[in-house]
Amino acid sequence: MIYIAGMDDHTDRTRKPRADAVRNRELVLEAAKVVFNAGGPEASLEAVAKRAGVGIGTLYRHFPTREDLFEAVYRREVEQLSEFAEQLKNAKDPVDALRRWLRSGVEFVATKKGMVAALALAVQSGSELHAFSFDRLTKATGSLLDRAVAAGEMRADISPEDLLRAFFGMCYIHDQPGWQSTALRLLDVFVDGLRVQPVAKPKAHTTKRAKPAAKPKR
Amino acid sequence: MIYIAGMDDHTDRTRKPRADAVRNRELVLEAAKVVFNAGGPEASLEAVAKRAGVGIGTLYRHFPTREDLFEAVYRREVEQLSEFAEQLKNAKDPVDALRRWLRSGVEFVATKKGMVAALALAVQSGSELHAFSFDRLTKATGSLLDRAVAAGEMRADISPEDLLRAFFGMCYIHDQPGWQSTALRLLDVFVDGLRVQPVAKPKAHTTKRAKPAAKPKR
DNA sequence: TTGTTAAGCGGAGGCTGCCTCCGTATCTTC
DNA sequence: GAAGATACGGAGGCAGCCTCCGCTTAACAA
Repeated sequence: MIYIAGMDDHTDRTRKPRADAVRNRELVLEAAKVVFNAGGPEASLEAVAKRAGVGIGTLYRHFPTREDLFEAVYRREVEQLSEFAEQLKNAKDPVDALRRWLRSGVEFVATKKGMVAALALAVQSGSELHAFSFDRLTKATGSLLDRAVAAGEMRADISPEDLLRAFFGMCYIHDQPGWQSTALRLLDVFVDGLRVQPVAKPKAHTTKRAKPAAKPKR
Repeated sequence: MIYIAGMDDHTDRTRKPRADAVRNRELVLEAAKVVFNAGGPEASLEAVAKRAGVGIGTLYRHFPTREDLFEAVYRREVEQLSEFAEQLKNAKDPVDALRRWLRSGVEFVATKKGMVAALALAVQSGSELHAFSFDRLTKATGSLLDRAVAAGEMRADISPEDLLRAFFGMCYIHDQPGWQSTALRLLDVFVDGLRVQPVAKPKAHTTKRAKPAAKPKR
């Protein structure tokens, strides 16, 4: 078989992916979304496979680990969330923009029961697979945070990662009756804390600030 | 059998608990502490039983659920933590006292790998069993918080429960390389946010404050 | 079309952990 | 020492995880 230069349709001489494989992947994803949103992140993978109408083996071939499946299911949602940040970049008040973004995050979490676990995955432990979500969210947060810092309204020693973790932490209590209002309240406090303090504090706090959050190598 | 008033040794006419039962309970607790601290809260209960040198049935009789065991294991630690709060009540600067308490909490979590799960249990979901830990911690937090509020240094619309949840949330990312410094930084920001803002904000934020955290009925 | 072959399918089966149940052993009490 | 209450332990049933491999099917070439 001769490779024809310039033939850029599918640049590599690889077989087209099988139609059934593509279809099944989609079926699994759809089923997983339903099952995870209903039963939480602990839900049985066999249940997902059954709902999708595929064998358990098929599920595992497409998504070798539970986390893979998770990431795939919530990728779209994460993307949505970061797009909202994009929009907010044009808001007048940068602090308010950040605040609003965080608040919208709470709402997001509220509607998707599995979302917290997805965020956990994105924010937590430096495994490989969650890279996408983590990057997206970090960038989204960063763009809002940076603006506020540049405007001189916020302290500069909190990294986007830090903020993300704080956000996540505050949403983590998401299976209590009134968790939403709690989370919103806590986030407000946090954002207030992020503001550059208008006057010197009465007592200089010597709790030494950590050096500006070392960016994770990546 | 005649009940003798004033005989206050064991006030009720019940059998003395069996010696082996008492011993086994202790063995299980000790084993659980080791296993949980090493393997995290997911660790196998059968492993605990094996380590304790008792049958799995014995373990379950003493601690019908995993949570029961958890609570028992970390009860002492929780107590210690709240005692520290007690000491701090005499500190001069109430804001600083609170800050220090939270920070010490981070250290605590750092040394006990299972501690976060224990806190989660205490802070999360209103099941029955965690009442003790939750109460202890709420009171500890409350006493410090109240003092700061009374001194006019902190806003009054955050309940001890809220604060506890925030603390927990920030510790939740406890399996990352640098999580400790992150958590400390985040807590500092949060405490700053809690302070009564010295001057009116440049732009009145209309994000309406939730009504002063309704105390959970209990 | 048809044949070839890589890719994908599915579920049996091995494994681990959860939890219950009950015959047996041990301790307390008298 | 005997009786009776209490606790012990682990077999066994169940569920979920994940792997492995014989069978099926879609893509491609001719």
